[in-house]
Amino acid sequence: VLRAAVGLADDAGIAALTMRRLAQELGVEAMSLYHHVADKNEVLDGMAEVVLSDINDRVNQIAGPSGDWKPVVRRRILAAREVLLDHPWAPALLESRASMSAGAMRYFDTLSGLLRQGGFSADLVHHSLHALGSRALGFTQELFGADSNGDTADADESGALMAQQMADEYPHLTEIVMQAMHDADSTLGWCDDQTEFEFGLDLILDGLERLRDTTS
Amino acid sequence: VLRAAVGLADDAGIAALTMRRLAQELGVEAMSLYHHVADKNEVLDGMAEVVLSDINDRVNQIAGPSGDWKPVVRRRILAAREVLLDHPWAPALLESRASMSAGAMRYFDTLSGLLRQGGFSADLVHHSLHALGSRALGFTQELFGADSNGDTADADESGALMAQQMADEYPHLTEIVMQAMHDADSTLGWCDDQTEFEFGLDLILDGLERLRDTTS
DNA sequence: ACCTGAACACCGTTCAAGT
DNA sequence: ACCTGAACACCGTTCAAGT
Repeated sequence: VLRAAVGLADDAGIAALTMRRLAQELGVEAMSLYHHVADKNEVLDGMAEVVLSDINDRVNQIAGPSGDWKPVVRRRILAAREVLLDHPWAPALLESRASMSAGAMRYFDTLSGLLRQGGFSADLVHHSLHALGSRALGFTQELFGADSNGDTADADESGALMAQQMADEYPHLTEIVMQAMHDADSTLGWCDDQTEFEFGLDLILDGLERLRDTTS
Repeated sequence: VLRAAVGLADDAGIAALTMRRLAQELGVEAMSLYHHVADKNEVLDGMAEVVLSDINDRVNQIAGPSGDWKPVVRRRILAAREVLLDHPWAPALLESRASMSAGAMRYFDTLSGLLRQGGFSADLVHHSLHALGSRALGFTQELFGADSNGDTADADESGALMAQQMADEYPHLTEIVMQAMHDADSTLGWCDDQTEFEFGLDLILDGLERLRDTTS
């Protein structure tokens, strides 16, 4: 069902993805799609999940712990990029989906695990995810922007349960969140975008300066 | 005329920017906008230019040559970001406009000049623009993607004239293009996106590794 | 339970007609 | 030269009606 939408967007562009056209592509002759999905938004959400699941599948084929974090992380990100190159509409779509989906959580969680294993502090992993930004998933990430799933009322009721589930499913992301909450001065600037932007900017500027000096 | 479109997009979001609504906002009671602009696309192009011109104005207020390139470049980029934060729709719009506009050329040309002045080789400046990517103008740049202005036939006829104009208006960008064309092995990978992506990725990974080692 | 067609409120855009 | 209203071909979505 969703695969057809992905294929149509690949072939004709995301602008040509219309409910009528999608129905036509599926043989079914009209807008009876609304018996399978609630919204066009739900279709777009599903497409994002399809791409993320492709990325996760592709990326998990990368060779296991070779002892050195950098080549593994590097190859994973390049593999993710390869998948995204097949779906030019995907980065913009992923960015537009309000907050992080399960697929994105899984992606960033394993990536965080590799960095932790490579000797990064939880705080540095946090900064790293921001700094990688568009290079990690092809779009400028606003990590942990809003609450990720469920409305706030729901989150309040089953808060404890969800926290446990989250800790089980995404151990490394949970660690980062915990770390940031425990950290006193980090609470104010909790995922402060300005801070993260400057962190990434300085990382690049410092790196460029070093390249200039070693090359000349 | 275009300022109204920018204001409307700021207030109600880019999705609410419709020709009918824009006309209503302008007092004029109907779609007589088509006597002032050809397309909605032309409106969007104009809005991009307005934002870019704001950015250039804002950024050129940054203190002149203080001898050190890094704080100047840093402050310029942060200033550009401030303007973009006022227009959340702008990054996506700038990215969607096919290729580089005059405003973007001017922005990148002065930025290139500052880096050259800071001792960067033309080639390293080129890489730097790619590496800065979304941090330079809020979106993932595909620099020099297609021919920037005019169709190909036009470019062939007045090629020499345009080259001279370009050299006058954007001296630093011209230098980078010349450098890349003279460079033998650079011709094959001329703005090869894969190469540039890996350059930026390695820059970040190396920087993170260094941070990990200095902090622990 | 699933599909359908007509209909509604919206788009961008065109075009003949007004001043 | 500028504005206007009706109209066209398209959206996403609803809803009463079919099997």
